[in-house]
Amino acid sequence: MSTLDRPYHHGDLRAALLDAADALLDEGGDGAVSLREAARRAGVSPTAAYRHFADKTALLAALAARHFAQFGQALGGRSFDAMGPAYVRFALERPGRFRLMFGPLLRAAQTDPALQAASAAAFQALRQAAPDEASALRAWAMVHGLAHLLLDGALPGSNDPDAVLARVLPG
Amino acid sequence: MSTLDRPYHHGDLRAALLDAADALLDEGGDGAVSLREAARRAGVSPTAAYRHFADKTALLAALAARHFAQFGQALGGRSFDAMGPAYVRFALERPGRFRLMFGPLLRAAQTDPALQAASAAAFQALRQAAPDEASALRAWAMVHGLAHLLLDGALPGSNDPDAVLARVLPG
DNA sequence: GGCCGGATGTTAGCGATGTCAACATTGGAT
DNA sequence: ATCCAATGTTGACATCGCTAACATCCGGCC
Repeated sequence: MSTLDRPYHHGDLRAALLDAADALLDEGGDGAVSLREAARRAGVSPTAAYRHFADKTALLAALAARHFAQFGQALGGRSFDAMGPAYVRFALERPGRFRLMFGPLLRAAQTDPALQAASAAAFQALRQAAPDEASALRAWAMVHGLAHLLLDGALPGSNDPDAVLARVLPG
Repeated sequence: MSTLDRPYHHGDLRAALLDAADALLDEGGDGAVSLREAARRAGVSPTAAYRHFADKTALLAALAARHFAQFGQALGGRSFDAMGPAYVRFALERPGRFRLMFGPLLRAAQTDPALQAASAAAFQALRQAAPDEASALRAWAMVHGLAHLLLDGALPGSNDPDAVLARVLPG
């Protein structure tokens, strides 16, 4: 007694779920991503996601991996000096993604090989552009911290990203 | 028909709820804090918290404010150079608190004056010890970023905090 | 071609959570 | 002593993650 107006099988539910979760992430941040809502947007029953992801964490890990790849690419072509601003800009433009990628999830999903590989690759891009490893680490830490502080509105006074960047970055 | 073996009124539910939430935070991180569980631990009905906090966010904001005060004090007495390691150590020892204090909440609860004041005070401690404002910002960003990266296990290779700190901080 | 098993979705339901509305109890000001 | 506002309670609703049991479909085998 199927009254479905669509094929029983979706075609590429996995990708559709990731896309839906992605939209939720950008709209409302980490907390706004729910399996059920993603399923709803994919036009599928609430539990269909479990055929493609072990649990919610796995879905989020897959999402983060996807973004790490894209993130690494965005950094890739640039000079060392241009990476910092690009890093911060990404965080401010896509806070949800940034928080997902660098958040408790990374630790929680440490067994996910795709995620680990993707995040390592992103660091590689930075490392290769830096003169030495200590500089790479310092720069990464500073830019990462700046991104978080700006994102959280933790900086007193001017929260204008460009102004803060100019004041902080050398050159 | 009251069968309560305790006074109907708690005495200081607000503080008790904060303490309970605090314990939850330290035990299981942000996600593990629930109003209902906090109420349970305070020995009170699930909705009693709403007499003291508008919603969950308000409870968390109050908690964060409390921690900011203590955090500012912990940084207060130190020299500029000693602040960095202290900052990172705090983050690693109390990841839940750290993530709560510097997280989406700060933005979500920007109207909470207590929270804003407390977080501003913490930056003041750092600012006063630094030679100038730009140095303060740079140092803060770097240490903050380092704390996050270590917390998330995002650093490739050695994640030993002391080793990383030694390699990154000047001196 | 027809069967048949694994992959993919579905329905039903459990326990937990945040929140609201309506009601109960209490302590303190008058 | 009385009454009110502060404080707690009960009951309920919608949502969520997740499991179990069942339905449907596609592709490979005879």
